[in-house]
Amino acid sequence: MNTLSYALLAFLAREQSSGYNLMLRLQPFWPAKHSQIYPLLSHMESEELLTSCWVVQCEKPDKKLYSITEKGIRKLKEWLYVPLADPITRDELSMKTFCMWLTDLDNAIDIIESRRVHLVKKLEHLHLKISDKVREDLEFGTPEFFDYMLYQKAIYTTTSGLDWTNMMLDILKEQRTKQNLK
Amino acid sequence: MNTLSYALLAFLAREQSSGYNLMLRLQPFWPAKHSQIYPLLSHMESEELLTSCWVVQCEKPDKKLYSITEKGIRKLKEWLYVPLADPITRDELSMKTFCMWLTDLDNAIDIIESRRVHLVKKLEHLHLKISDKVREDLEFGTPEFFDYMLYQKAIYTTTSGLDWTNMMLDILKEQRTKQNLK
DNA sequence: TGTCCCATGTAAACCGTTACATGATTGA
DNA sequence: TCAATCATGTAACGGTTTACATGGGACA
Repeated sequence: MNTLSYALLAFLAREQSSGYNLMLRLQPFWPAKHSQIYPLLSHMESEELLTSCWVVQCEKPDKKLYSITEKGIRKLKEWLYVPLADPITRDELSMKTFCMWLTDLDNAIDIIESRRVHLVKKLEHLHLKISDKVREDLEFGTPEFFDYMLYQKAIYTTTSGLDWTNMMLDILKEQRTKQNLK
Repeated sequence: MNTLSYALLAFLAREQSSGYNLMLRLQPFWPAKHSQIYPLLSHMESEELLTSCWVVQCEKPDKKLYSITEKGIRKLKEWLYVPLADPITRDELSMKTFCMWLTDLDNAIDIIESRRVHLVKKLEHLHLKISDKVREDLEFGTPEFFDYMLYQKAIYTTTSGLDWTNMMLDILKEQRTKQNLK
């Protein structure tokens, strides 16, 4: 059982869902392609952690709805007592910043600016999402409460990333002004 | 050419280095095991991006020192004009938070607390590292300047992670107090 | 007519970790 | 004596991405 399997259990513990929908909802937390998810789901079904049934839809293709079993819920609860693994982040921007001394100021600014744009969009999206959540007044211990806290987590990291790019851009642009004066 | 290859070029553009040393220095930015790095380095040598020579050391095993070639530097500079990829983070903590409503308060607190400990240690380490750097007064555009900015990047993200765990712990512990009063 | 979204699946290639294999030196 | 650090490499396995494959409905 890898983390992705537990991620699937985690979503299915809340409500039954199709592989396609799981793939979409998983992206912010544990990015995975459908080609990874579909075989995993059928494997988990063979392990009796899940059950499935086909649902016919009108104006949309048929879908296979997965539900979590008692055994699946037990597995998921056990996992919550397994020591937490460290997070893994791989960011090309760190490596590009590391060799930024090899390129020109304009390119350096373009690189950081492209990340800034990405983070601004992400933050806007998160603020939209969280404003939906606040209305349903949050009761501690409900799934929605933890959804809200996860949006906060994403907002914290995105904001700190944005702060860094803004600091970098200030320094780089100031430097460009100095250069142009010469 | 994958990102790891460029990461190796990025380090070797600053100074010649052994595979072992590259592996160690790479960890904070692009974690990789020696078993991934050694074959990559020899492949990159066959592509004439690197050259190598054996160095005999006293009281330590022999090492193979790699140096970047002109072609390697050209490749690295070209990479700095390729559009930046989005960062990828996979954090079990997000998934565990997502299904925290399934477990007890004490366990929830333990989970967040274990991440807090990890982040506090990381932050201490970063502050130590950065205090070394500040002394050599930083001149813009030098490799050391970008080193300093990368430490800042790490400090920003670690601090925001820590802020989130502290907020979570405040809420969870307050809730535990309420529960105990009943 | 072409593109996007829904929806499922497989196959191949690539990336990353764990395990196997060796061996000297330093310090607890 | 045992563990850690330095140092290099290969083999097997598992995780992830890209490409192949199909097909209907919505929308411009």
